[in-house]
Amino acid sequence: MSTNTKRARRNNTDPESTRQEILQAALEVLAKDGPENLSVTEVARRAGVNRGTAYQHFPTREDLAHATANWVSQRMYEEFYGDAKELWEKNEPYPPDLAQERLSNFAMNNPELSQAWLFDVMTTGGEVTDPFWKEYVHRLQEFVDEGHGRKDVDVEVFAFITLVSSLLWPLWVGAHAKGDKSRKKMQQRFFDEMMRLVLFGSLVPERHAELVERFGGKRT
Amino acid sequence: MSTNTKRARRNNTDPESTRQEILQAALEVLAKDGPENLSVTEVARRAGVNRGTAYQHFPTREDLAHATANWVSQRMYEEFYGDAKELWEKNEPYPPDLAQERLSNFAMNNPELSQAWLFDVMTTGGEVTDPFWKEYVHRLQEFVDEGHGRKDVDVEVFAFITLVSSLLWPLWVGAHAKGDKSRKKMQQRFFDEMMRLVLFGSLVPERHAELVERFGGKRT
DNA sequence: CCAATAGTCAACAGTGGTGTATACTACTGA
DNA sequence: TCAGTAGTATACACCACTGTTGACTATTGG
Repeated sequence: MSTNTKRARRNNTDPESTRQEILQAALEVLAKDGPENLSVTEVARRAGVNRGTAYQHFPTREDLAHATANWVSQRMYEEFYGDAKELWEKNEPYPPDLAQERLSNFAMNNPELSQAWLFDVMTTGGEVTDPFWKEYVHRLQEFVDEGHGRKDVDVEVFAFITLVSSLLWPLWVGAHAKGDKSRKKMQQRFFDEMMRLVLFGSLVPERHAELVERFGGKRT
Repeated sequence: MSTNTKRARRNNTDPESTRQEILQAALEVLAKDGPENLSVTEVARRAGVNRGTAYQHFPTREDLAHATANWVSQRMYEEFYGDAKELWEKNEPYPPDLAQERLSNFAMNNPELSQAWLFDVMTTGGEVTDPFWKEYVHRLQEFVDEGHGRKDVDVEVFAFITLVSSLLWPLWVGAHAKGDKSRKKMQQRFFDEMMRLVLFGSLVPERHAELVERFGGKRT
């Protein structure tokens, strides 16, 4: 064993780092079991932290659950929009391929975060005020208003479709995963198809004249 | 109390109906808590059935979980494709608006079923062999092959996008729901936007010539 | 060196789920 | 009428998680 003490001593001097480790573990448990089934015991185990320590940071199970949900929402926002501030300030539009690539990569690299966020925003009341969702819709609306997107797009619904499927795709692929290169290939396929879809749609218009008439005549 | 017996007698003669009630309750619990957290006690309570009865039908918790998952997949298939056999036999294509409307309605009317199915197919190994998923992809592939859809569609990815977002939309809306008519309106919005998307895409091609070049040059 | 801090460890009562077993009740068909 | 079936009621041993407490240990700043 490494030291004489039975457990490796933790960075004693930095309670914040311990807190982060607990939250990170809680996030993983959250993604695995859902918000209703978050267990302090399991979180502590996974964080490599004594259960008592977890209770020092978060007095009750509920406190931990709420803290984790907030943390998830915040990280979701920061990790996604953190380094995109410059673009906005220059008032340049976020190119759609970059946006989608960024979203795809993010989802692929943070499957638990994606799942936990979806879990939370789906089940626990929804929180239309979730900052990440609001920002996502807002940016998309601006993009459309500036003439890059079709004027007849229902931005909220469209945002939902792209966001949800992008976030869930890695989980779907992960569940059916064979190898690691296979997953990369799947990510590429998703990106290509999503770009293709938003550019051209999926139906052959000539074969569906009635539908074109019915759904194309609204605005623009 | 209504009778002298403390509990209302159940339809004694029909164990199958009891089994169905247990499975239905299990489905609801499954949708609420996820497959890993299905509790026999909770299911029995919800089904209005004695816990012992549940154990007579399903010897262990795992048996109940598996039986429910199978039942979900089967119901998913039947309720969705049950009365569409005639169309196929006449070799007529399923009109895309009807397909989407059917999918939307189904998801709206069976939110637990949708959620449980997604839960199951996402987490527990995935089961690419899920009959409903296979059929969904298969029909879509035929539709494209017959020239109704663009030849460059990645059918599996496209199927994923439409299916997942259609199934999750009612949950999203339900979480953020105000009234009942509001939910109907939201269903209409989703349907319209999805049809619009598959018909026309969401970007203005002239504004994205480079992307059109990049993603439009594959096939057809 | 000393006190405060951050964390470990062990124990405990309480709750709630699992799986099993046994005695009981009502309904059914032969 | 009587045996079999379907379900009820209850009790039990077992286990896991919750939340609390108290004693302990390593590290750090003054």
